[in-house]
Amino acid sequence: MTIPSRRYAGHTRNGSVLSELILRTFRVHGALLAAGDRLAHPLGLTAARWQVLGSVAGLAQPAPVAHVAREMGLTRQSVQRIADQLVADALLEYQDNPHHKRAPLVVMTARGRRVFAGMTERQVPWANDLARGVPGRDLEVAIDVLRRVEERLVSG
Amino acid sequence: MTIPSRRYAGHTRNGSVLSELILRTFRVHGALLAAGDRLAHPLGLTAARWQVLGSVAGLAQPAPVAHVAREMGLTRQSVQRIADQLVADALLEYQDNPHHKRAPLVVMTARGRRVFAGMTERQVPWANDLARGVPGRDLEVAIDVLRRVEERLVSG
DNA sequence: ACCCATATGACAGTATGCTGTCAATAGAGT
DNA sequence: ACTCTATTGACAGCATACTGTCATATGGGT
Repeated sequence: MTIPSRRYAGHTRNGSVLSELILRTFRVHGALLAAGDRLAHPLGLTAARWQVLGSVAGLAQPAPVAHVAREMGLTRQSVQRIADQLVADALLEYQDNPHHKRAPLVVMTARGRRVFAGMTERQVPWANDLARGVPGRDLEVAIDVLRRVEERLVSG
Repeated sequence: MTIPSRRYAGHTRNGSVLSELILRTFRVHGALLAAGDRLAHPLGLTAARWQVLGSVAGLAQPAPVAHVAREMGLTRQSVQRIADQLVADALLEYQDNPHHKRAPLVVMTARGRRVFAGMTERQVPWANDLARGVPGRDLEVAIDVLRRVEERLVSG
């Protein structure tokens, strides 16, 4: 299974390789989404709900939905929709925000913490297995490249 | 803008770093989609239509939609929908498949080739600029890591 | 010839993300 | 106090990809 090269006249060497990286990123994203859904399904979650739950779990302080969205690199609206569903499922709840009447703070419920802990139990061996044999240094390089690319995309 | 670490007890070092890579991949995917739409919009395309157009352009032989979908790592249905739109816009066309009555072959029209060439003209300097200053070796490593991850995800 | 697994397209429904727009809120500057 | 801007949530609409299901077509094995 190879990807068409996407190397056109005018591409620098780096520009050409970056174009390949882009196509690969799209494919991996799709595969990750599917894998995440498989992993989350037994606990009644989807990949998207799990991601939002995880972002809230990782908050140092309770924050409004828009803040969580920024952290995830998504729009307010997308995260709001998922957060509302998680609140309906009693995995998250909204708390009054003393600093802003219309922007309640999102926090985990006890049930949310339990479910998320269950997800983590499933994710840990899965991630360990997926990463086995890949040089840690290469993983670090890949993260760094993606971070740089994202930074340029968002700023420019 | 940092991402919560996602390093849990039980994660191997690699498993932990891989989890970071996953989150980063999601963010970059979103940023790439937005950038692709910006790039494609002046020529009346979306990122998705451009990708399908490019996949067809890269075919060694005319092929059915399902074949293009496999190549892209997407479902038949998703690509079928986009391909139908591109045919309606006269950028692609369906040819009778002598080997299968119900599975026509997708091919570029002259107009499709012109538009895709125009997209390439726009993409080349954009990609060169995005890749500038990133070590080519790091880009290669990132591609290789993602390819390995995708392979494991799809096969397992 | 027949049967069955596979491939393909068609159709319906769902999940996720986006943009655009509006009103309410908060905070900074005057 | 007043105004201006940024932030936030609410609501509507759209684009993209998914799953599930069906009918049709192909090709291999019997």
